[in-house]
Amino acid sequence: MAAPLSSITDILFTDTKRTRFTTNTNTNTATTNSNPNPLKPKTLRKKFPIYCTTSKSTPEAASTTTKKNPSLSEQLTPLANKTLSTSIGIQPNVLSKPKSTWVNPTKPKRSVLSHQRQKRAPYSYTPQLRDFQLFAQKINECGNSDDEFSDMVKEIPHTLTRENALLVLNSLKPWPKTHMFLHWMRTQNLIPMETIFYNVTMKSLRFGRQFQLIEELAHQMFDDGIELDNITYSTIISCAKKCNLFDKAVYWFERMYKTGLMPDEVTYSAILDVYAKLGKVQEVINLYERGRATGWKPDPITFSVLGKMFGEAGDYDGIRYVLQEMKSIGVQPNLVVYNTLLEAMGKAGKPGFARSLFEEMIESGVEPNEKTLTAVIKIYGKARWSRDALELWERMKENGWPMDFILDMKQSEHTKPDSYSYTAMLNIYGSEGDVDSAMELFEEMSRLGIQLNVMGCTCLIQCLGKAMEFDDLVRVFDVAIERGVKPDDRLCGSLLSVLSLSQGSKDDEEKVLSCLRKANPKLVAFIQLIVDEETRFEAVKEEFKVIMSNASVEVRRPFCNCLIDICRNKDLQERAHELLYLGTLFGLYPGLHNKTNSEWCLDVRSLSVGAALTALEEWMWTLTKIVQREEALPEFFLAQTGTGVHKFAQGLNISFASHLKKLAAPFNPSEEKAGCFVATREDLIYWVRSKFSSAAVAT
DNA sequence: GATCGGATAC
Repeated sequence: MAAPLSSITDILFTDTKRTRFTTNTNTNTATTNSNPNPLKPKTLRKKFPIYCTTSKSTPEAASTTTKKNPSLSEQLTPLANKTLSTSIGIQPNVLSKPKSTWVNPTKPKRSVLSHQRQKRAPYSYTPQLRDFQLFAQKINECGNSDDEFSDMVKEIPHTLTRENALLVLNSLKPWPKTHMFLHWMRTQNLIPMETIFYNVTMKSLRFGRQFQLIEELAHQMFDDGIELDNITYSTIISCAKKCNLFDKAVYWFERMYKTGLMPDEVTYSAILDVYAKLGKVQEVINLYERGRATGWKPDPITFSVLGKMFGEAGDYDGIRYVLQEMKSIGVQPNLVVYNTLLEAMGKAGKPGFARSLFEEMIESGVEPNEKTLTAVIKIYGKARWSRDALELWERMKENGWPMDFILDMKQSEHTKPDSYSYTAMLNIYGSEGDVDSAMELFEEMSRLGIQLNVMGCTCLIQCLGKAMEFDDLVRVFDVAIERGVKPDDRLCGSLLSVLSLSQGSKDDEEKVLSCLRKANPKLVAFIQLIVDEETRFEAVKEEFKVIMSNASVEVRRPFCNCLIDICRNKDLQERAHELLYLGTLFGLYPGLHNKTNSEWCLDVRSLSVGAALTALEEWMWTLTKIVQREEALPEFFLAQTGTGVHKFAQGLNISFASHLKKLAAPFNPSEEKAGCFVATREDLIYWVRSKFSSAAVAT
C-alpha cells in the first residue's frame, strides 16, 4: 500500500487559506481590471478576482518546490491556482496544454485522482448457470428468517466456486438475501473471500438504502484484511448520498485517501456530487481544478454534476464555464448533460440561452427525451413564450419525440403525476388563449386528484378572463381556494387585470370582485376608493402607498397599470393621471422618459394600454407647455410602444396609434424602427401653434 | 435491476 496521503479536508482547508491570501495580495490589480472574465462562475469570481497572477511568484509556491516530500495539498495548491487562471479562458493560448502549469516539470507531482479507471475482470462462464439461477430464485422466494434461509441454502446444487458465488450474489434480489448469503459464504469458509463479493452485496444493500449494514461490511473488510477498492468506496459513498448522509460520504472519501488509495474518476465525480449537494461550490471547483491540473480529462458525468450545481445556485456564469470547459477539453455533451444544463439555464432565468442550447443539442444529433422536453416546455412556459412552446409541441409531433411526458408519469407506479408539468401546460394553453384545452386539463387534474398550484390557478384565471368566461373563472377560483391554494400577489394581479377587461357588465365585474375580495380585501377597498370621484388625491396617495408597500415588488407595476386601466374604463381620466403620477413617484416606471440632447423619448413598453395612453396625454400636455413657454427642445421626439410580441403589450402599438390620431398629434410610425412613433421639433411646434390658433379662432 | 461503482425534471 502507498503511504497515507493528506486528507481531503486538509487540502481544502489549506487551499481556502491560500486562496484568501492570494486574493488579498492582489486586490488592487483586481479592482482595476475593468474587463472581468464573463465565463467565471460566481464563486470563482468572488474568491479569485484575478486570473492572470502567476503562482510561481508567490512565496508558498516557491517553498513547495524546495521541499523534498511535499504533501499532496502542498503539491496541488499552486497548481490549482495556476489552472484557475488558464483553464477558464483568460489566456486561451495556455488552455490546451495544462501540463505547462507544472511548477517543476522534472519532478512529476502526485495526482489527486487516478486517470485509469479500475480494471474489471472479464465475466467468466459458469457451466452450471441454469442450476444456480434456479437456486437463487428459490432463495429469493423463501422467507426472510434465518431458519428458512439455512434450510434453503443447503440445497446448493454444486460446489461453490468464485463464479457461482458471483452469479448467486448478483441474482439475489431483496437485500436481506444477498446479505445473508454473503454472511453464509464467510462463515462456511468454502472459498477465499474477495473484494468483489462485498461489492456486489453492497450494491444490493444500497438498493435497500441500508447504509449502516454497508458500513458494517466495510469494517468487516478492514478486520479481515480484504482490500477495499474504488468500486467499494464509490458504492459506499453513493449509498451515503442516497441516504442523505453526506457527512458519511465525505468521511469515507477522506478515509480512502488516508489508506493511500487514489480515487479514480468514478469515485471522484461521486464525491464532487456530494460536495455539490452540500452546497460547497468552492470546494467542488477546487477539486475539479485540481484534477484538471494533473491532466485529468473529465467525462460527461462530471460535467453533469457541475452543471447541476451551478443550476441550483442560479449561476449563469458557472453554466457557461461548464460549457466552455467541455468545448476546450473536447467532450461532447450527451443527453443527460444537455438535460442538466437546460434545467440549469431555466433555474438561472436564461430562456434565450436555453433555447439556443436546445437547438444545438438537436443539431448535434442528440435525441431529446421526456426530461428534456419537460424542462424546455417549462422554461418557455415560465418565460411566457407561448409561440416557442407551441412550435416545440408541433416539432414533437413531427419528429415523434415523446409527446406523452405527462402520460408517462400517469402510468408509472413510482412517479406521481406531475403537478408541475400540468402547470407548464396550463401556462402554455393559457398564454395562447386556448380556454378549452386549459379547462380540459383543469378537469383532468380534478379527476386525477392532482394538486392545482397557485401558478396554474393564475394561468387559468388569466386565460378565462381574456375569454370573458366569468362563471368558469369564479368556479376555478373557488375550487382552488377549497383545495388549499393560497392566493398570492400574482394571482391578485391577474384578477385585477381581468377586472380591467370586464368593462360594461356590472354583473361580471362583481363576479371578479368577489374573488378578489377573498384574496385581497384591501385591494378591493382601494378600488372602491379610487373609483369614487369624491375621494381626494391625498387620500388616494396614502392608500396607494400602503397597497404598494404590501405588494411584492414584481407585481407593483402591473397593479398600477391595471388600476389605471380600470379608471379609464370608467372615464375617470383625472384619477388615471393621478395614479400614473403616483406610480412614477414610487419608482414603478423607471425609464419612462429618456432625454438626450438631440432626442426625447417616451418609452411605454412596460405600460398597459390605459397607462400608455395616460402617459401620452401627459407628455403632449407637458410638451405643449414647453412650446408655449418657448423653452429649449431637442430636434427629435420618439414614442416607443414595442411591436407587441410580449403578451401584455399586444395591441399596444395599435391603440397608441389610434390615440395619436385622436389627439391629432404629429407623430408618425418610424420607417426604420418598428414599434416607434417619431416627430420633429418643427412638427411639434406647428402642431401646438395651430391647435391654439384654431382654438383662438373658435372662441 | 442480468453481468462490481458515479450524473438529469417537480
